[in-house]
Amino acid sequence: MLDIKFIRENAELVRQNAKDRLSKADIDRLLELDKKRREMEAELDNLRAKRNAVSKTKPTPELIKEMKEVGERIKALEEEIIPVNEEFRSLWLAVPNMTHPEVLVSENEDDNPVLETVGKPANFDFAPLDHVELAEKHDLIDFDRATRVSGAKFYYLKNELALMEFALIQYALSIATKHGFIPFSTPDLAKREVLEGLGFNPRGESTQIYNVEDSDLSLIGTAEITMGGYHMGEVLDEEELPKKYVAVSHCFRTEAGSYSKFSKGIFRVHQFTKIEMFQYTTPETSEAAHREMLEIEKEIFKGLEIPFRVIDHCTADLGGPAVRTFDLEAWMPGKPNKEGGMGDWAEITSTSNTTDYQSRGLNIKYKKKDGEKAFLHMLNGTAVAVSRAMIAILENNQEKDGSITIPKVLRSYMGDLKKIKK
RNA sequence: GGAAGGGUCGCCUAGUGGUCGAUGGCGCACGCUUGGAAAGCGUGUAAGCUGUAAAAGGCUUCGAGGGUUCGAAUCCCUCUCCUUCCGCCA
Repeated sequence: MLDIKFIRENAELVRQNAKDRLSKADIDRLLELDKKRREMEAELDNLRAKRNAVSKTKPTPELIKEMKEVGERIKALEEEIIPVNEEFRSLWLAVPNMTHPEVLVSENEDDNPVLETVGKPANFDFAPLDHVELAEKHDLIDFDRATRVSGAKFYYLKNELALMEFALIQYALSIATKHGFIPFSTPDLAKREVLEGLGFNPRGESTQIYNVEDSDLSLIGTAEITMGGYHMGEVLDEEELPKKYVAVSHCFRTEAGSYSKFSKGIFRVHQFTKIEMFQYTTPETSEAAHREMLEIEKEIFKGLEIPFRVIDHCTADLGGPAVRTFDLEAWMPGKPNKEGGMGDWAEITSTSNTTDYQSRGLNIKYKKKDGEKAFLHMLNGTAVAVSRAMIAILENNQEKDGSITIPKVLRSYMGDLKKIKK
C-alpha cells in the first residue's frame, strides 16, 4: 500500500498516477473517509482518555454512573467506525504504487516499449507445429484425462516433458544460486493477510486467486506471495541486505474472464510450476537489483537458446504494487499473431520493483546503520515459469524430422537425452 | 484427531481486577571511570496512530478476536501458535 500521508499531501499526483494506470481507485472518496475516520478516532480518543483518567482512581458511585454512560458512547462509536474503516481500507489497498519516471504513460497495454531483442526467430523450411500438436505427436501432455480428473485448463505432463519440468527447475536454480540467491521450496498456500499486504486481492470481484473453503487460506498464484511474506513483521539489519531468494512453488490461478485471450494448450492454465526470484533491498539499491534480476532472466533464456525480447510495461499494463515491470517475451512459432499468421512473442517472465509498497503492507523494515528504521524495498522476478518455458522450447526446437531438440543446458538433468523423438 | 501445559517490551523474566505500558536481569546505546580495555557506577532502551512550527499531550497494542466490568496483562468464551505425551500417517 501507499503511505497514507503521502496520499494526503500529494492527492493530485496520486490521482493522476491512478488515472495513468487505468486504476479505478477513488482518491477523493478515500480522502473523505480518511478525514471522517480521523475525526471519529479523535472523539473516541477523548472519551477513552476520560475513562482512563477515572480508572486510575477508586471512583465514587457518581463517577461510576457517569463512566458507564461514557462506556456506552465509546462502544457505540466503536461500532460506527467499523464500516468507515473497512471502506477506507479497501479503497486504500486499491491505490496503485507510484510509477517510475522512465515508464511510458499510455492507455493502451499493447504500447509496451521493446527494449531489446535477443536471438532470431528460426525460419523453418517446413510447416511448424504448435506445442499442442507437438505434445500429442510425442505423447508429452495429457489434456483429456486432466480435464476428467481436475477440469479444463489442467494437464498432465508425461514422458520427456515430465522430466523436463525438473530439469528446468534444476537449471533455473543453478543459475540463480550462482548469483547468490538462496534456494527455497515454499508452501503453496498462504493466509489472506499476506496476499493483501502484498497488494493481491484474494476476495475481490475479478480475483485470480483460489480460496480454500472454511479457512483464510488461498492457493498462491506465485511464490512472490510466500517469499514476500517470509519476513513479514520483521526488522532486518541493513548489513544483511540484500536478501536474495529463489523459490520453487506451484502456482494456481483461476484465470477468470480470460477466455478471449490466447489460451491454447498450456499457455494459460490453472496450475503450473514456477521458479521465482525475490529480493529485499535498501531503497538505494532496488533499481540495480531490478536490473540484476532482468539480466539473470536473460541469462537463463540465452542459455536455453530461446529467442526473446525485453519489454518495459507501460502504465496501462502495470500491476498495482509495481513502480516498474520488465517482461521477457519469447518467440512462440505456434502462437497465432495479429496478422492472421503464425508466430508471435509471448510473456515468459516478469520482474517488478514494488519499492516500499509491499513492505508497508506487511510491515517489513530495515534498520539503517544510524539506527533509524524504514520500509525496505521488495522485488520479484521469474526465473522460469515451467509451462511457458516448455512451450517456447517445444515450438522453437522442433526439427524437420518431427523430433524436438532438448536444450544443451538441460540435458545433464535429463539423462543426457538430446532429442525427443518417436 | 485426543490430553496437558504455555504465548508479557531484542532475549529471559515479574505480574490473578484499579497510578501496569507494564518488574527485574541479559543484551544494546551513551556518559563516568581507565594509558587502553574489562569490571563497576549512572542514564537511556517497543511500536503504531493522533497532535504540534517543534514540543507537550492524547489514544491503541501484554498471541488474535469477542465477552464480563465504571475499570482487564490479570476473570470468561472462541480461535491461533509453541512445547510434551498419545493416536495416525508421506
